[in-house]
Amino acid sequence: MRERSRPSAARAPGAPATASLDLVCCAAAGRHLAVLVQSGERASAMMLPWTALDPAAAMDAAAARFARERLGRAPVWIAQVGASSDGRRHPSGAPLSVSYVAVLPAATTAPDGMEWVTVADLTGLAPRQQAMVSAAVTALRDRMDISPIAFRMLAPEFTLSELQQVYELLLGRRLHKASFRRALQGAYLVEPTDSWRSEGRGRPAQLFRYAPRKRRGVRRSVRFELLG
Amino acid sequence: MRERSRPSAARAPGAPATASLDLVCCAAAGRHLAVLVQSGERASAMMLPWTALDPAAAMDAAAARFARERLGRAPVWIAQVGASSDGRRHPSGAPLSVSYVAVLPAATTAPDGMEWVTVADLTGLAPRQQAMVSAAVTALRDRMDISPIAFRMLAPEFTLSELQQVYELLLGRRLHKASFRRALQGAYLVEPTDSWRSEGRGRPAQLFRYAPRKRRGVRRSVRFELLG
DNA sequence: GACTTAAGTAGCACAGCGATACTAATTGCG
DNA sequence: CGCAATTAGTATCGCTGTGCTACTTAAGTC
Repeated sequence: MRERSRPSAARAPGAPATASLDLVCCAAAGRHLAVLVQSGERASAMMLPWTALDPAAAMDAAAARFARERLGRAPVWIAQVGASSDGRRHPSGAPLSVSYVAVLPAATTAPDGMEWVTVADLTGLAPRQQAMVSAAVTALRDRMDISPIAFRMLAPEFTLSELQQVYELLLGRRLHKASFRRALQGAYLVEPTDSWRSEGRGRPAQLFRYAPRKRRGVRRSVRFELLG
Repeated sequence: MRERSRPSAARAPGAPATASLDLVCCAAAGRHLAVLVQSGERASAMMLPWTALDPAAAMDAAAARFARERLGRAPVWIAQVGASSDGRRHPSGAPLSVSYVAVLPAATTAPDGMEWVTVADLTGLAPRQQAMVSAAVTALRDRMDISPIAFRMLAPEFTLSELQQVYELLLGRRLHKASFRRALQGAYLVEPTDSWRSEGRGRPAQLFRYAPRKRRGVRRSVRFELLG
């Protein structure tokens, strides 16, 4: 719990914003998930990239545009996380914020003035932005089953070990190699390329690309396991 | 596509709201899902219950309070769906809306001035509210695996056939009786009561109540089935 | 009493998944 | 070169979960 006065309640660019649009940009960094942050008004203070929300514009498109602007490239996936208000402070001074989660491939370099920080190492964010990061990570985990988020976190050509590592990172749990590959093959989601990559020591790994071929009748079944 | 002038852009109670808080109240109605709507300013126009959003207050608490007010009782479950803006019209005239989905038990009677309408029969809503309903139903489907939403849609004591019917309604798919019960027993989520209910003809059904007893280590595994 | 309706159970076959154990291809080192 | 270490990828076994058919049980209806 850090005590600090709030001299900068109205720091919005131009007019004080009534609502902010915040971005949680995520990428895999080794075995951990990293988020893109920029320096705040104080050197030690970090913050998520944000802008004033124009309520007249289409929000999803505005978020995508803002992401492309700040990153210098379009994210490979983006989705709204939700709205937050309550008493928690936000750098903009805006009482209301809408946050989006964006995904970038693993090796993306941070734009000037920004850096990748592992979620575990993330401190010093304004309370509302800290909550956004938690919600964004949860949203990633919840949606990786229906959107190819894990595949997008890699380069277009990747090894199955890399893909498994991303899944382990998102699920927060180790997976079995054989089972993982069997399930993946059964889903007809990837196709092998002719390339192999030698990663230093060990046998070279074959490269695959994401190429879903099966749109079989998806039958959602009952899941009681996670209840209680 | 209905053409109508918009003479009532500032219809908010008190001051014109900058943002609205909308409620999608859901309940099971037979084999279909119903939503609570109220009459708009015109007799034929329906609308979801909404209020001006107070950005200073905690939003989740405000939504719960508003729901309790309008319904005369607290919903059994409530969660935020998301924020929407863009060009789509909203009865409040507010450029920005945050919507919540609330769940009520099946036999709940509609408060004065409101009525239950099956989602399929839902027409005449403002475009933004129509989108909210779709998003709310999707949110219910997405979260029923981790929150006991289906159980909350029933009275505290229910038969397994009723529970199965709610699952079928939410999943949009018929389930097998024996498999459903086996999975349910395996999850240790319900306990039998001593009561039986005779529903006209046929053998009486035993009543159960929701009483989760197992908090075993939840192991999320890989799911490729819904990708592509 | 025979027929209908709905609740609840039993058993079978198969698919999915975790684990152990194996083979294959490369680097590093003596 | 020869061998250990390391990583990729495969084979097989057994258990569990699930879809299915078929059955029993208990009520109402005629």
